[in-house]
Amino acid sequence: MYNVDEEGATPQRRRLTRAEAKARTREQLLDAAARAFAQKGFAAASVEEIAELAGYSTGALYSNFDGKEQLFLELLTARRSRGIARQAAAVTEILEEEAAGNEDPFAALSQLLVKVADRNAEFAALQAEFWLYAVRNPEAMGIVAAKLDEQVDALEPLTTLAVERFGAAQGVSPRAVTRVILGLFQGLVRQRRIDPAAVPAELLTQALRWLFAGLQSATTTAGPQAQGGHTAAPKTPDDG
Amino acid sequence: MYNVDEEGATPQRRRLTRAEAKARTREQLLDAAARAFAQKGFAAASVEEIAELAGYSTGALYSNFDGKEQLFLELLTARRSRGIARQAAAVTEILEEEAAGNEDPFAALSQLLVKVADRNAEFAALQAEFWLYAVRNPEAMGIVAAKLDEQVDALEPLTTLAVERFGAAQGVSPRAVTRVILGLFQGLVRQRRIDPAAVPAELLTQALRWLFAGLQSATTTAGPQAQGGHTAAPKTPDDG
DNA sequence: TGTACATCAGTGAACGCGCGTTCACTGATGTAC
DNA sequence: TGTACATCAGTGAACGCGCGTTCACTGATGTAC
Repeated sequence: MYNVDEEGATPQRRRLTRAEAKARTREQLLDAAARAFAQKGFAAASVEEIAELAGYSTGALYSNFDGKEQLFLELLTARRSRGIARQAAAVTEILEEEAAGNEDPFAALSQLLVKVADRNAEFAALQAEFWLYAVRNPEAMGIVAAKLDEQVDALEPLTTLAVERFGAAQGVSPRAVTRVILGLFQGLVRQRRIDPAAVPAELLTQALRWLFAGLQSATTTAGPQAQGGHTAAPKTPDDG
Repeated sequence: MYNVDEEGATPQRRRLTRAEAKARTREQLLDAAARAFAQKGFAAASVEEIAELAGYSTGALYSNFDGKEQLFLELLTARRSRGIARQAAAVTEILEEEAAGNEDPFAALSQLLVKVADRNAEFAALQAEFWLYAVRNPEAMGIVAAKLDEQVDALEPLTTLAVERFGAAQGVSPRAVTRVILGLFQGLVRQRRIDPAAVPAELLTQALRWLFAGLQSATTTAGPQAQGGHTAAPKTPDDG
């Protein structure tokens, strides 16, 4: 569309400047590293393999990164995961569909998330690698925690809306609900990858329904202030 | 206590027979391997390290196993995870406490599970290693799926009891609820390891309460037969 | 615009190290008489 | 019970291979005039 002059203000077409070319190489190496680490794991994936996957030699890798570990850490810190972007996209999509009002939002949301999770199988593996790295290298925990927070941030708007629409007890914090939903999905999606038949998409839908039904009716337990009180209800009157 | 004759029928004290000694070595190597694989990962843990951790040389390892990978697979197949045994113990403990009737079973269960999860940090790491191995080596998926089933089996009795006691809609399958609870806990415990402050034990308790409250009231959605129907309820009468 | 030099992104062979695996050996346990 | 031999669980040095990292080099891009 745009046909820029010789000194183009938008540096997208034409020859790349040296810095741009280097940045492009960096990105390609990061892409390749993400794939390789997901497919083989941090320790088992070799730098030669990564470089080759990106279409470069190992030297190019060392020209752009301090080494294998720093490459991994760059993936961990610098890169906003695509998965999160996709989740955000999923969120808005669901918001729209639900605004239309003619679909079951729980089924739509869970099936979309399952579809996304099934499609890019590598994402979950890479995330597991990150988790293991953090567990084994406590100095990196903060970074992984921040990444987790990003995911919660991405999902929280949807939770807030759902809570508003379907109702919830007074003391219920949307962020807490979001964390629970995220945990629930992460756990079930992992199970699903191992045994798809045992964890159908409907199970996630079902779980969401249970949860939101519970949010409405579980008002009895905790008031807006105290969180840890114990209930009196479960006592059965006369017991054998 | 027992002071057996020279030909003891119970081969526990005294000198070990050759086969017994070998079995003992095998177990020690498996223990060491579990620790090493959990702490460093399958690829990064070395056989020398494992052997040394068990108090043997690498030759002993190769005298008992075909190699590093077979050792890992042995861990995956033969060993009933201690974590499962602990979970089962936790289950019965909760059953008893709940039978006494003077405690909040949700809080007791979740706090106990969190305590167990926090204590043996290695278990979750090893499980993540297993999961990654299965994802990368599909021929091992069945084994990991079976291991997962074991965990569901161990938790199902408690779920069944809880469903009976707190009530649930007709179509609710205890096994489905168990899978959801397991997924929920696995997901949240993983989050908790990364960011303990963000995932307090009370959040798990809360999640359990929501879920069981939902099980009681979410009857409307699915009858005992159809599972995938879409609800009419969420429509708000007049909307801006 | 054209030429001469400087820069530096990427090459790829080389290095050394740590790993998984092997194997000749050892000495304690098992067996035969 | 005692002796002579067989077995075999565990040893530890040795091997070769693949890995992460280095570095002298190349040729395309950038700069100065």
